[in-house]
Amino acid sequence: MTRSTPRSDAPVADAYDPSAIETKWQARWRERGTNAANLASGANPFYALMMFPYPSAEGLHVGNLFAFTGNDIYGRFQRLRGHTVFEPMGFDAFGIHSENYSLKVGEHPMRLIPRNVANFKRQLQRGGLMIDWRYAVDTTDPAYYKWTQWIFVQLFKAGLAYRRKAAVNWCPSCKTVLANEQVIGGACERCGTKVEQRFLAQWFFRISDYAERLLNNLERIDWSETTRTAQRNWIGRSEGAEIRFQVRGQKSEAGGAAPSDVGPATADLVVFTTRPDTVFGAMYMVLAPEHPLVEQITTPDRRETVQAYRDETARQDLVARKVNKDKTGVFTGAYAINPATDAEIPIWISDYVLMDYGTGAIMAVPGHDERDFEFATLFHLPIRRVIAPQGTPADARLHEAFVEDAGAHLVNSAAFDGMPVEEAKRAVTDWLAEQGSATAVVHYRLHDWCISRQRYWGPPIPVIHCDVCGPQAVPEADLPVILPDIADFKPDDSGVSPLARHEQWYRVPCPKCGAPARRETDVSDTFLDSAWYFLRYPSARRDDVPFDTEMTRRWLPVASYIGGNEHAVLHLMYARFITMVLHDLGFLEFEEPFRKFRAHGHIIRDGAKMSKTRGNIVNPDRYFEQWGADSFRMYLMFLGPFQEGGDFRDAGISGVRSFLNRLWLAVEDARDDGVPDEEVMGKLHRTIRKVGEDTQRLGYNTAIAAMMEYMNALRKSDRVPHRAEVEPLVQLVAPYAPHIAEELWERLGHGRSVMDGGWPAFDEALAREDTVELAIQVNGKLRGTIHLPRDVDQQAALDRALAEPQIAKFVTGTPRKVVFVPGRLLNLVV
RNA sequence: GCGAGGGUGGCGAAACGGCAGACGCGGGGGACUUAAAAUCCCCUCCGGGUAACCGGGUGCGGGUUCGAUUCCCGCCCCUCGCACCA
Repeated sequence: MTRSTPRSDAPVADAYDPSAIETKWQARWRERGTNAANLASGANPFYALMMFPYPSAEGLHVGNLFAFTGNDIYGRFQRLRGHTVFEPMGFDAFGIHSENYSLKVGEHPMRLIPRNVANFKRQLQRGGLMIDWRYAVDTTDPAYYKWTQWIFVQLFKAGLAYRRKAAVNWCPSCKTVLANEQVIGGACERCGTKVEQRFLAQWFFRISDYAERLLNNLERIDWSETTRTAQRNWIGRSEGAEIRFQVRGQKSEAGGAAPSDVGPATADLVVFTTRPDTVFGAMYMVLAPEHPLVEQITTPDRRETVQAYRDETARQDLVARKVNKDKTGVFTGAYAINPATDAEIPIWISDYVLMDYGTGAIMAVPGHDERDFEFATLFHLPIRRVIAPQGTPADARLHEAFVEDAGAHLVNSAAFDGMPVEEAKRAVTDWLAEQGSATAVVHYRLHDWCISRQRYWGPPIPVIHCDVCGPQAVPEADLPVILPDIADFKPDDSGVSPLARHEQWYRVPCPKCGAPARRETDVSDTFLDSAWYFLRYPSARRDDVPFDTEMTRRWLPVASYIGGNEHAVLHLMYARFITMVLHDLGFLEFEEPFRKFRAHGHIIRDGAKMSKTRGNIVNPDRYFEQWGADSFRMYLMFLGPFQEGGDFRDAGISGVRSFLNRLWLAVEDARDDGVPDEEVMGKLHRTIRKVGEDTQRLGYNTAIAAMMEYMNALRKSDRVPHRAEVEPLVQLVAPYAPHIAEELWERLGHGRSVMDGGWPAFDEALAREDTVELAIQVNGKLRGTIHLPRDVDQQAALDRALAEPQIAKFVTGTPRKVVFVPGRLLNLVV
């Protein structure tokens, strides 16, 4: 194409001016409701959901925009393919981030958040996202959290919410409870003070009751494999056995040897193990320091030492206890009886045994567990081999724990000697079970979900505590429990929420008996807000129900969910759990909320995730300004694979910009008369196919490359392009660069939005190439290429190849073997 | 330690087991211009050769195959999760 010398008789094309056309089209979309989906009756519904953002004061950064653009392209593509696409947006605005920021700048979150939200909305609109703003949600809006509280009430009524004491991280300097993420290396992330443990009564949801279903359903949902794996690991299913050990001199359930007077409860120690086959090697026992039986079994002479160790452990924060360090522990003075060997084995306590996994107690098998081996070596406890690989003598000394089980068998294990490990796991359990000392069980790593936050900026937990009736759910008619607008929302050293300082707020009558009672003053976890927002969007304009039955049936489960993999376990697990519960309670017809989930990659900067603390946040505003939203969107998608992300640099943005510029010129130049070029049309249809396939699998970078390639081909043909050669390209570009696509579509004479013009039809016949370029190899080495008719057979290809001197010179005599891949290559083995 | 994902030109990256490096950036040369910008054209993995061409090349070492960036085995390195889970 001879663009450098425009024909003098052609009208001078006005140049591509992104800022002018983007302003124009964003206004048009608003006026004409282009982005508004007909939720009630639109055909072929497609719910394109994106994880909603936390509206930070810094505004949207390019990492957010990268993710949102990826979702927008997918949503727009589905719309062009004939779906009614619903692409909503909302704000996850409650939580500790907002609260801490408010404390820092000294402005109340109720004033701060709306400003941040407005800024986000401005930026999202500037980015050209196809958001239907009529259905926006804000988790801090009482009209929203009314239903968050309603969900709590449903769980409470169903017995799935309960209260118990649990450890929290406490910063003695900030006088506040910290989330685990706020504890860095055992110290408070803000002031650096060493964090302590405190025990507070908190609300929990029984998510562990759903562990098996949450695990099994993973098999049948279309999610990124990495996300499913993360969930599987988080649920952490372990099959094993609980084994009961009697304590010498203590009353026992199994032995029945206890005195008849009113003694202490039985002091049998129950352990969980995944290796019941190693019970003959259990040489000692270890309890978590907090284990309730420690006090009862400790002998008088050891009491002081044991208490000192327990006190020291309690002073440590939850995070410090979990880092690898040298083993510590003390002997309780008590002995247990190994039910397999009848041997008396010492009982120790150590912080390497965790109270919140299994039963908080273990049988230590130093020969076959690395931690137990390390502990036994340190405290000079006996180590015995009970598992040996083929060919190893039973008395071979262990220099480290032998933990492999494949191909190994039992030794020093009485009647079980010689039995393979896998078989022995069951056989030993059965044998112990007959004596009443073991049960086969399954344990999960997944813990119940603690939803209490001793903070201000969240929805109050809708409970009223009555001394007579106990905790009562706030009646549904009284919801929402409004979060009061108080000035002193800073946490103090009372260990309870700032709301507990507001008597006029928390003093209420008991909803059951009318006696003076007290509101719960904790607020709920932000993750509860986000565990159901996708249910709310389609019904966001209804204030009488959390989600409308008809709308929900039409739009859910979500057709496509895109978000960051940092939410692979928490948010995505909680959302599945809440959906499952609402299904069980009869509110929803489905139990899995997201049909399809894809994790997007992350835009990093200088090798690190963008964050304010690192000071590497890139604000998209100046790129919108300088290059236009279309170029910037396309550039972000061109950086690398959407599901992998990449390092942000602005080098290279000029490449996509000049592509759009060329597209603009090609459309301006296009002629209506004459016929399109056959070869160009072939290339066009191959491009239509590739862009469609790539966009469908979120392969945006290669889809863009294909469009560029087509543009290059168009220019190479060195003619004024025909309208039929460029018009479909405008449609292919539309999901990626919607503003320029709208403008060009209009200039091509269309009255309606390009978003309603459909996806260009793909014609297989046109796409097919008549000749193919066949690679000719000799012994696997490329020696030349020849052009041949598409359907050439092996013999003809061989004859043609051997007729080429460049190829023939490498072939001496008759080839021993010929490999022919039609349309691709011919390999001669000589 | 466990799990997942990666390692390909100067850079971002492509490649149903079949021509490695598409597409883009950067770089070099040229056209247009009084000049610059913009735009356009050509070249650009490494080594050798004026050239046609030859040889080498996808983290390292093996294997399968007519043929391996791709599949298998064993290592090394990076990123991200989880991390004393019994």
